[in-house]
Amino acid sequence: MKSTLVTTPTLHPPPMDLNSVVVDTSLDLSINSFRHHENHCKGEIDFGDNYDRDEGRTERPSAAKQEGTTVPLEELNRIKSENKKLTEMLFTMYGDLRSQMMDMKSSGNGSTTRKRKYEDYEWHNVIRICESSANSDEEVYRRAQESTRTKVSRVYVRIDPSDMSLNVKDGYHWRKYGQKVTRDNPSPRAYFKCSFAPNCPVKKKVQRSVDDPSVLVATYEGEHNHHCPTQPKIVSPGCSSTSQGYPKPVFVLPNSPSTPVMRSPTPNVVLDLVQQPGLPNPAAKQHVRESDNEETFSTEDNNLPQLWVQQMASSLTRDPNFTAALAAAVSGRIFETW
DNA sequence: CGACTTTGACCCGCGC
DNA sequence: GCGCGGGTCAAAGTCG
Repeated sequence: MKSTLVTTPTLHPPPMDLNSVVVDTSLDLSINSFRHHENHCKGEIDFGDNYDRDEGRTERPSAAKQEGTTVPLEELNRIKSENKKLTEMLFTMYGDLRSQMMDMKSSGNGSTTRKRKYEDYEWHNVIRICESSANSDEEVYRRAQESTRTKVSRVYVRIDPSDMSLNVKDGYHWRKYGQKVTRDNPSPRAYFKCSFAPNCPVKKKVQRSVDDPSVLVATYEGEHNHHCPTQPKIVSPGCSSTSQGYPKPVFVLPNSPSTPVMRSPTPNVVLDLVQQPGLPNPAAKQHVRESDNEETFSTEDNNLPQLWVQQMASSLTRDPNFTAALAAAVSGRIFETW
């Protein structure tokens, strides 16, 4: 089967109202992600002076951007304050939309209620994480990560439309234990259990997308209790650098917020770092390509011999485990700054 | 022969 | 309480 992974879509296609929003809990749960969800749900809003609509992020100060200097503490606090406001605004909007959704449900028929139950559960999960006494963005992220490890995650795999199989090659061994035709989708849903380890609790459901039959939707539940048996061709839950649990959210600052759904088949991690005060300046930008070993690292630290740095980077970046670990670590660092 | 897939039956939670 | 629908079981079939 020829399959390419469409990694971590921000929204389920096509753009939709909150009723049909499916939140992939393996996704970027940062404020940027929420901005995307929110933007699609409610249209244009003012994200503040520093929000770059084209880049989908809040620009860091131009001085720091150009010179690679540290972000002033007051600027960092200002950004944090802005993000807090945005978070509050988003939750307010979510509340409004949810009320509307409830109204629609109560006035609609019963089948709609049942049909939307699961999607609503997933979406609500993420929101509940944030609503439940999370005092800071770090707390939100920590809770989101915990939730992600114990609940569900989705990947979208584009396949040949003529390919009728429900195989998602993610590096693990799966035993199929059932298949059902569900009510809301004419395509059958296949049920798999991880068969690599005897007691691995992870289950997987695979079904063609009702909107796009050329896309397989694989839903993973649980946490692998063993290492990844093979280097996966795609990012798979459980195949993180830690080899256990779900992968840390892949942080993507898309070039175009208007097309957040399907990314390229090549899983890229593009990190645009806001430097922390007091930290050395390892790189203004780091681009990590997980798929083709073409990772590039730039460093502006003149205290290290450039050649040595290049050799070390070249050596390390050939190791896919290292790149995955690096992406995860840097992703974590990003959230410490929020 | 073992591993894996298929498929009908069964279980159970949820909504009415 | 009943029916519906998703999820799981397990026996039979298939394949290498």
